[in-house]
Amino acid sequence: MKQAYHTRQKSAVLACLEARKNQTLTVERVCDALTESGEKIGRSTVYRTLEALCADGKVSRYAAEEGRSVSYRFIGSDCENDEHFHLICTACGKICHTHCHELEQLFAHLAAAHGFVPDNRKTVIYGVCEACRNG
Amino acid sequence: MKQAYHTRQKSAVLACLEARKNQTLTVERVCDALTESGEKIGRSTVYRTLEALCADGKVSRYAAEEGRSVSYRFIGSDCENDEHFHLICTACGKICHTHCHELEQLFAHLAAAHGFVPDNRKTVIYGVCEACRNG
DNA sequence: TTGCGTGCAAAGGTTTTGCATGGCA
DNA sequence: TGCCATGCAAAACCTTTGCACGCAA
Repeated sequence: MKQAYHTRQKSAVLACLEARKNQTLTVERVCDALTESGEKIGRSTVYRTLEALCADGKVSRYAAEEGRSVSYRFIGSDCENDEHFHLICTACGKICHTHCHELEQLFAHLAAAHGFVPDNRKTVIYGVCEACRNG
Repeated sequence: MKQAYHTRQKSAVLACLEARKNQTLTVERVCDALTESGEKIGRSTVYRTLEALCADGKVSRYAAEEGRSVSYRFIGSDCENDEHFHLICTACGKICHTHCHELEQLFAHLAAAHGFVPDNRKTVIYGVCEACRNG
């Protein structure tokens, strides 16, 4: 689907995700947030808009680990070519964005030695963060 | 749920996954495979059995990247405490199991320097494999 | 015999689709 | 004005649950 027209709904959905750039949001949460902002947008429009934003590369889509619904997250244009990695804590769900030289090295190693070119946009490392281990 | 009794259905589901140990299978595919083998097993039983196998650690569960259904994959008992990592090719869907010293080092680094203890059972590195890049 | 396991059908939740109407360019 | 976008409702899916019967131990 091509984003031909510019509409209130599209702006609102994108703004909603951008305002929460460090979170992954389910469609449910997006709708709730829009309602709270006073925007009344049909659920199917939200689905269609998110899919379109995904195709445009403005948003990325995540299959939820627990539960059944899909989540979306904003991708800032400044992050587009940014080499950073995502760590997700399986205890608290927090996402850390990490610039880690060792990770870059590892990815280079996988490409060179294993012939496997990793995609740091899709790859997520799951584990337990410091706060959760201590608390 | 505890696996108290031993039944034809449980054996069949486990055998089906074991025969395809390098693939992730949706419930749909498991049912199809069982039907092909002449096994007639109710869908809810397949769901319940897969969940039970998951709880038992015999199978692991994956949120599907594309599509909306969950997938399952056999875990051999020999892999149970095995330190290996999963690379998934986003082009062909193949899973490679890798014993990579660099990856182990990276995980140790994340624990030591970032306070984040990764879980190699849940972590999957996405990218494109050699065959898909060349073909 | 006991009580877990199974299968059917129904319920529950999420996502997609059809269609008439609305609104951008 | 021409078409894409929207919203509603319905359909399509996927998964879970309730319940009566079957079967392993």
